[in-house]
Amino acid sequence: MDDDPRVRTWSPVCRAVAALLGPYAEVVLHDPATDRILAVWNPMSSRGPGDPSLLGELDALDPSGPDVFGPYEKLLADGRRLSSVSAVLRDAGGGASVVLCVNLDRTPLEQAAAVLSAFGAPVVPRPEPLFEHDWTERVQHVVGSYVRECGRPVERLTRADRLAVLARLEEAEVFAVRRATPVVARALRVSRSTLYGLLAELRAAPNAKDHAR
Amino acid sequence: MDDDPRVRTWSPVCRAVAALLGPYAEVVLHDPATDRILAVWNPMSSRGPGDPSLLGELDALDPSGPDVFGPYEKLLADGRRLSSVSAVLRDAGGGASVVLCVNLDRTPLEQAAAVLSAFGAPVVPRPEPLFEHDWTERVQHVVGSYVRECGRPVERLTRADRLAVLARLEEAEVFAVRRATPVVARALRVSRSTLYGLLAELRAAPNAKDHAR
DNA sequence: GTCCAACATGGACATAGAGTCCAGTCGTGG
DNA sequence: CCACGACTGGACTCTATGTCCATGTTGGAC
Repeated sequence: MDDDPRVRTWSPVCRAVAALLGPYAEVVLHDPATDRILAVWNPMSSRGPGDPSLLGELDALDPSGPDVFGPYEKLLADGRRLSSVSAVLRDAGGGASVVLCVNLDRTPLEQAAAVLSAFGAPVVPRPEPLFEHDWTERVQHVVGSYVRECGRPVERLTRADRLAVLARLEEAEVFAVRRATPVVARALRVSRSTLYGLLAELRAAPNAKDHAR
Repeated sequence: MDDDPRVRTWSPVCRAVAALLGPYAEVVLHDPATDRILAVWNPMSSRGPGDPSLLGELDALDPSGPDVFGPYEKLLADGRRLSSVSAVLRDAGGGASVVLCVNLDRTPLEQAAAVLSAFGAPVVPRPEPLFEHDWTERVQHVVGSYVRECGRPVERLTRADRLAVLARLEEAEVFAVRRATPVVARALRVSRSTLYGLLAELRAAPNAKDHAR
């Protein structure tokens, strides 16, 4: 696919952005027609040319719509947080040609920020980060962002997907809240029984990440 | 006061620290005997030699006590946040000679940290300020600070006092957490029954009494 | 298409935690 | 000494939490 004329057209921009943003930014060119990846610079996820794009939600073909999206947040499987920006690049006729995505890994920045703001700071300060009260929205948000990550609606999540979501929710200690289980079950579109089954599996093998069948 | 022999003794250290920590650190030498300032390097507040020290709380004269305090947080009048460390410097005989305070202005660090972590970040982020998991310490903290406010130990709190504390805990939605009630009861040194009694009274007339928050 | 295994589901069940109630106790003030 | 209000332990009820199982459902192999 490297000989795609659109790649030749846009690759200088992509190389420039990838070079400017250093080793922590991934640049991806998508083909909105086939919904597949055309090319990747600085790959961070293991995706490559030809893989599905999974960005069905941005309606790139509407010439009257906005052409820059984001920045919005993505979560990688290993927990890294990304800031993503997407741009619809058009050909001379105004039709959508390709979609450019820049994914910036924010973890190094955040680590640096943590170092800075921890410098010389009191060891036990933490004065008033009040209690979490809208945990129910939080649940929706965790589920929602996972859905956006893998591009499938809640109903079509696989068992492994649900396990991953549950891992995040448990990490966030959502289940320490009273009456949390029914809410989570409803958010995952799963019965209470299934929820407990998944939770049991999760707690039995907390670090068994891959469930090969 | 510049000719005080103690200033001559310690001033190299102070100059070194002031030079190392750049323009944002103030170094102050106090005389614990007169409770006045001996000398200041990089003054940030408008205090100078001879002004009162205002650090009565650290018991510098106890040779068996600790000799380094902090870092703890101070607030300047203009809102800048400082991290302060104090050290009791002793003479050859082990008696307290001077008290050294280093005040580091954290605002530039925090601004830098904010810049870093805002770089390329989503505009409406609120990503993962995870759930509160040490809510049990939080309970202790609420109770503790109330006790300090009114100067009575936990056991001698009046009924109204306990109602006030409970109001704060309910405000913080502590009771939305599983198994919170026994913890609160223990922290308030009250039986489970009494706790529920107080809670009932509180919920029946939430605004009946005004307690400073 | 059938068969099979893995999974999801609802409901029955068991248990723990959340609240309520009350009779007895304690300390204080009259 | 008594009356009173508040605290207590414990019995009790009810709801939420988890577990278990018999029964559907799905999706892939053949």
